[in-house]
Amino acid sequence: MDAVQDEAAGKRARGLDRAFEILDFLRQKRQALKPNEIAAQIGAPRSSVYELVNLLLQNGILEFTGGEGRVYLGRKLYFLGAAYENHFDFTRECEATLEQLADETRETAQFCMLDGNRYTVVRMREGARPFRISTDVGQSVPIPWTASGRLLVAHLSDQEILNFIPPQDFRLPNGEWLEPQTFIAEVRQAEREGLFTFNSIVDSFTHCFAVPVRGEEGHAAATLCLVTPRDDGIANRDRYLDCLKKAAAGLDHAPTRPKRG
Amino acid sequence: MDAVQDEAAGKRARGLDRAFEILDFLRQKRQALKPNEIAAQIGAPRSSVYELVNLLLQNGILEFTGGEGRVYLGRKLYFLGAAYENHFDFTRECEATLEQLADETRETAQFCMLDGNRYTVVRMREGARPFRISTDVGQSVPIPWTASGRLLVAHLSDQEILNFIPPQDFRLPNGEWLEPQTFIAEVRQAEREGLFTFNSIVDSFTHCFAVPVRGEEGHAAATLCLVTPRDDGIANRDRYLDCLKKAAAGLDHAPTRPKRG
DNA sequence: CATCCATGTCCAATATAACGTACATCTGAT
DNA sequence: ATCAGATGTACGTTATATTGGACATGGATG
Repeated sequence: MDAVQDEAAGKRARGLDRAFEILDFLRQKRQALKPNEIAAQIGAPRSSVYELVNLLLQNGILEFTGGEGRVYLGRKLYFLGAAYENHFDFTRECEATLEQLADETRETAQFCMLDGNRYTVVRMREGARPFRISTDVGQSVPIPWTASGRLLVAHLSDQEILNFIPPQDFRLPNGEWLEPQTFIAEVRQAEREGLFTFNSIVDSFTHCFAVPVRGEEGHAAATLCLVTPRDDGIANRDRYLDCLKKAAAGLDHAPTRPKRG
Repeated sequence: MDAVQDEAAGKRARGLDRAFEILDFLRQKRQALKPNEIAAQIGAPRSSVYELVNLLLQNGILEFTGGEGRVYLGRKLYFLGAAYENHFDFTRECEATLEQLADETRETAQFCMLDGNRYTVVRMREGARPFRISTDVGQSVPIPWTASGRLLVAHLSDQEILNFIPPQDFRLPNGEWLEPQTFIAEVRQAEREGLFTFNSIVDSFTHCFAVPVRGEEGHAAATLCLVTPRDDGIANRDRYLDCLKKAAAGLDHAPTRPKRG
C-alpha cells in the first residue's frame, strides 16, 4: 500500500527518504499518530522511526498534538509552504478563478496538480448543491482515476508515462483493470482536444470536466475541473467547457510565474 | 551569520539537519540559488550540499527554477504546509480578524508566531497609509527586536528564556546591546499586563502594539500586532489596545484547535 | 495470577552517508 | 595565453546513522 520507492529488498533506507515518507504518510492520514503506529503502518523499523520523529520534532517539522505522544506536521512546514506559495504566486488568481467558475456554473470547481506521481486537488470551490465529493482537497489519488490525470501527463512520451505512473494505480477503485494502452490513448486524445471529460470512475453519479492550465514550459502545469451531477453535466456540456476554457486562459502561464526573481 | 546549532567543532552534520538548514536558508533568501551558492553561504561542504539537493529534488521538496541549475522550495512543501494549515485551522478566522482590525484602526495589523527560536510575521494586513514595513511576512527576526517577542516567550522561566534565545539576538539592529535581564523584565511586565508596546527597535518612526493570542496550553501561541506611525500610536493608544484585545479574544484557543480529531 | 500486546528506550554491529580532495569545464580578467 | 574563480562531478575514507533485538513498562484479558 505504500513504499513505492523500495528498489531492492534488504537495503537500508536513507534517513531523508524515510523522513519524507513519514511526513507524506501523516499528510495522507490527516491526523496525528504515535511513532509506533507510523512505524507499523509504513513498514519501517520502529527504532528508526523513533529516531527520525525526534529529529523532526527538534526541527519543528513535526509537533506533538492530540496527546499520548502523537505527532503531526509542524509549523515549520507551514512556513516553508507559505514561502513556496509566495514565490510561485498562483493562489490569489486561482481563488478568484474558482469563485467565478462556481458562480457561472453553480457546480463544484477544482484546481488540481500532480503531487509527485499522483494527482491531488489543490483548491476547491463547492457548487450550489454540494454533494459528497469523492476526493478531498489535499488527498492524493492515482492519476488514472481522474479526468485531469489525462492532461497532466500529456507532455510525457508513452514510455515515460508508463514509467511515471505506479503500475498498481491502473487498478480502478471498483476493482477493474484499466489497460495502460487505453489510458495512453485517452491521454493523446485529451492532448489533441485540450480537454477531457468522462463519467467519474471514483463514484457513480458525477461527470468530470477538465482543461489544462499551461505553465512556462507550455505543458499542463495544472488543471481546472468541474464536477457535476451526470445529467447536468451532459446537458450543459458545451457551456461548461466554454467557462472552463475561458477560466484556464486567464491562469495560463501564471502557476509557474515567479512573483520576483 | 548562520549555523546556530553547531554544537562542537569538527563534527559531521546529519543529513536531515543540513537538509532543513538548506530549506530554511532558501526561505530566508526568498529566491532560487545554485547549490554552490547555498554551500558557500551556509558554510557546508559542497559535495554534501550537492548530494542533499539532488535528494530533495527527487522528493519534490526542492524544484529547479530560475534557470542555471538554481533551486527553490518545491511543491511538496506547499502540500505539507497546506495539510498543517488545514489541521490547525486558524487561517480563516485569522484573516477575518486582521481585516477587521485594519478597518477599525486604519493601521497595519499583523499575526505573528515563533519560528523556532525566532519571531516571524505569519500574516499581515496593510493599513490605510502603507509605509515601508521593516519586517516582511515570512522573514524571521530575533525575538528581542519585537514587541510580540516579549509575549511569545512569557511562559518560559528566566533561565529557559536565556537558553532559548540565541545570545547574539540581543544585539539590536542599531548595534546596541540589550541586556538579557532588561529583556526579561520587559517579558514579565508584558506577562502581567497582557500586552506590550514600544517604539520600534527596528526602525525609527513606528510604534508597535502587541497582545497575546492564547492557545490550548494557556500561553501565548501567537500575537496580534499593530504597527503605526509614532504620533498616531501614542494618540490612539487606548483605543488601539482595546481593538487588539477584542480581536485577540475572538481568536483565543483557536490557533491550536484541530478541525478534526 | 499469568499472558499478551502496545508502547517506548537502549545498545552494539555494520552498511553507508558525509566529507575532503581531485578533476573537468567554463568564464572573465590581465 | 595565462590565471583565478565559479560551477559541477567523481571517488575513497571514515565517522556514524540505521537497524534489529533486548529490555522495561503498563494496560487489557482470561
